[in-house]
Amino acid sequence: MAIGEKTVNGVACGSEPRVPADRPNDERYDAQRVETKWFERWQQDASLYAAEPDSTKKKYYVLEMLPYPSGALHMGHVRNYAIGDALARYMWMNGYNVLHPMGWDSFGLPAENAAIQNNTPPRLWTLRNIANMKGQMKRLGFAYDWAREVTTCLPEYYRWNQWFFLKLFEKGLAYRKKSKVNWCPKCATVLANEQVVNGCCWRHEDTLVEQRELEQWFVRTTKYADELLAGLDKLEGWPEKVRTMQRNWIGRSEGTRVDFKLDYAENHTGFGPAGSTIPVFTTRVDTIYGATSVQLAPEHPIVKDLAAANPELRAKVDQLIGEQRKAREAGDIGEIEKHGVFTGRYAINPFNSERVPVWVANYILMDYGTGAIMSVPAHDERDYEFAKKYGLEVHIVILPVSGDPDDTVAEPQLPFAGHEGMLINSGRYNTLACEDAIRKMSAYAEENKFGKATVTYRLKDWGISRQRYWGTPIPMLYCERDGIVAVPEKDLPVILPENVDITLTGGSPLERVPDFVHATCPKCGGAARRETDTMDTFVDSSWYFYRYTDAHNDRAPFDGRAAQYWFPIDQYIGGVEHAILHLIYSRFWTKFMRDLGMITNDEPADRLFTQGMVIKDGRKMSKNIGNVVSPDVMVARYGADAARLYSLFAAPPDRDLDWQDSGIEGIQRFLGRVYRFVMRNARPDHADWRKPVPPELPAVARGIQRKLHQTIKRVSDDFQGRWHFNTCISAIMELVNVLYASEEAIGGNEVPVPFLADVLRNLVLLMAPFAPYLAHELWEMLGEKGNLLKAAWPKFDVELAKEEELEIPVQINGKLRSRIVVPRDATEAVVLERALADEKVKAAIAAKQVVKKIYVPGKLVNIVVK
RNA sequence: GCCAUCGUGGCGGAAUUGGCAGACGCGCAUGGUUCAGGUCCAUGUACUCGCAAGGGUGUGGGGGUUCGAGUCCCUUCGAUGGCACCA
Repeated sequence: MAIGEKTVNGVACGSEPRVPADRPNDERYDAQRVETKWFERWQQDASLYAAEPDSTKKKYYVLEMLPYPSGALHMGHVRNYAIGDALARYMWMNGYNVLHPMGWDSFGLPAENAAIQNNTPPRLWTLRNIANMKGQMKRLGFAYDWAREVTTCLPEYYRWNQWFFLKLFEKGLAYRKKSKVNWCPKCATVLANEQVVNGCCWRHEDTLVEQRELEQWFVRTTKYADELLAGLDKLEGWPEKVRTMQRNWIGRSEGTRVDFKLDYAENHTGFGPAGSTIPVFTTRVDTIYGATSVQLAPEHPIVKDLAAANPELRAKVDQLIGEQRKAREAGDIGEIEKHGVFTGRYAINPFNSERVPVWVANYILMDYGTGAIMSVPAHDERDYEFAKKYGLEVHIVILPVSGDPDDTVAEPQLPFAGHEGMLINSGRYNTLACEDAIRKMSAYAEENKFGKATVTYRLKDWGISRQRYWGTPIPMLYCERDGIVAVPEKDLPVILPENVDITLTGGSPLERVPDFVHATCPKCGGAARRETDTMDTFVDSSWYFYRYTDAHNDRAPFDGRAAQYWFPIDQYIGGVEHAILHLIYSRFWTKFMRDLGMITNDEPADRLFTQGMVIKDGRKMSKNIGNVVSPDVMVARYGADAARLYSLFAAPPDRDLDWQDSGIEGIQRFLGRVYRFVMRNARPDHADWRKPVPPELPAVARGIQRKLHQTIKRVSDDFQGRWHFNTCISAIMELVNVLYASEEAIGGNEVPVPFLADVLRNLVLLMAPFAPYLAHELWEMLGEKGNLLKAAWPKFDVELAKEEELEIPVQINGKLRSRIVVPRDATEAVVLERALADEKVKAAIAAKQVVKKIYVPGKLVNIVVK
């Protein structure tokens, strides 16, 4: 059946009354019937949402974060995709060339867990889930270009992960090192720093992460630390919250490295190699004359050396290590009770040659800065607390200076950590201001080669090795003769084998697949062992959106020209939980690809929108709590339009949404009201149906017209600006309420048919981004033959939207006392005169004196009396 | 501890720039339609005094700026999220 063939759905057409006797007034909108009909039609046309580069049109790339195929969509997905789909449809209607793709982030642990539990191979389980969820998405009516579908667990995708890895390796951005890594015992694999939340695994909030010493592959994200940070300032289309979170995560800190020489005056063995130094990092080198000790992290290599020769010290250090680890795992390192132990050794402050004791303390972290600090009790809270506890000396070297010249410089209250100060007791730096001193002292340290102005980051390189099966094999070989050897590009992809025994006993499952492990060294032709770890799945999602631009390329990850046309993403939409993980990795990957010459954009997405969570009964929807609402059930009960519309209506999209079953029923009612109104009043066969709207309309029609144009303005403005779709929808509801109130007049002949047609068409167009099924059905009912998807978005006329008369509230001393009605172009004098003539106003100001009269044009009058 | 966001009816929420607080929806109440229930249609619904007309109060609390504050400023309490002995 062609679109438009069946037009009026049984409604009698012509000049007869539009409420036929044989049709009850209360017919329910049968969402299932209508949605099934359009679902089938849309299924038949695969090219409906296809996007191809077209230089004659402005492009718009709208992207929602791709889901993990866990089995079924949840309401969070529906909400995310309803937002993106509304935007995509709105942009189509505004004539843009829209790219709106979807894919599957389909590697990862749940597939392996499912494999263990139900004895289903991960691949089968995953592909089955994808099929189901794709069906759900289609049923929900989301307009994706499925020809560009990306499935990350398929070799045609993950081979490019491997290809990128080779490039990273080539450029020195992928490297292998042995280090302490985060280990989740439940996942039986390593986690990136970003995947550790409060000392626990991001997937298992109750499982403490352990530290293990392992040889791992790392990606040098820190190479771009500065650019990742600086770029945030330019990402004005990103929520400030996300930018702040990334700034915190990168944690750039400017300071100075200063090397304290170990004092060998009294010897020794086991205190590092002779002449060795302890580099410390400080942001306050200006306070260095006040340093009265050096504090080392318990895991500092020098401590290890020293402890090896001193069992007593060793026992104490072990205790400190234990305390620190415990506090870290509990996530309250910030509250750890400070403990320390004197090593018995001294170091030399290079600025004043003072000999200071070297301590080990449990609050010093090995993985930040240099793992050692200089302790300045007078000017640092922590150092002060520690010094008081252990009786270390306190040397004041900064005096606070206020802006007030009469305020003489006084003894500071300790500890004084402020920057507004002047140096004292600091040799040739005395009287300098702090900031000035920092610069001069850093320079001096560098000239004399015992230090340097340095920048330290909290951000660490990204550990990507995972001891799991269901992921991209890392394309590396280990040869006895040649060491670490990359798999040649021509041998990609390294295929992930099937039928692998998956257990969570530790170690990579792939280790137990001899066919996989045994390989040939491409350099010497000898036997080599294949890397059996797989990549973190965040590699997959770091660049997937580029693949959409050229999804079937088998010679490259994507064609640069395709990416050039579509990128950057105009609008990216997803949950805020990815603010750090995915969004920092993918920004890194974009910069890396740019430096490879593959793309020209510096950032992946111009604008980012983070939608709120879906909550029910005050808690996040979750299977564990048992408060999940199934999209399938909602679709079956109320229809896809209702589920989508409700998820947009119940709250502004950036806020959490409190799901209420009764709310979606209200939306169902609203859809029925729209349906019934259009059904009753559409007269596409009427002779005047397609005639132009007359310039002069009767009062009732004019009232409707005004409301219509106000509504178009409100909805359009919101799409352009703040995206409060909840108010867009309530605006449309108001319009429909006005139409209902005027229906009697419409039934009489007070509303000219061409105008009626105009109203109904515009109503349907306004609904189209939010409720596509109903809108398509009604569009057809109105006798429209063209595809609603690309029908022009309605334009509003500011003049037509204006009220002819204004109701102006009149306040007396700021309290509302009356209202007056004035013509919309009434002058201030006229308005004030009428306000003062108003009976209620007169009564209220009778015995008083008018002090002031304020008129805010078009808004209100305030009369001040005393 | 630091930073960010947010506190509005019985509930979800509206008020975009300092200008009518509570749009829209849910719920509830009343009436109509119906044999009845549901559906649908209409009306009402912040609190409070009052039969009513009409008055008073009201956006977490306190203070301030202003003719006028949910909105701006100070302060305080609470919720959520992020960072956290980060040297």
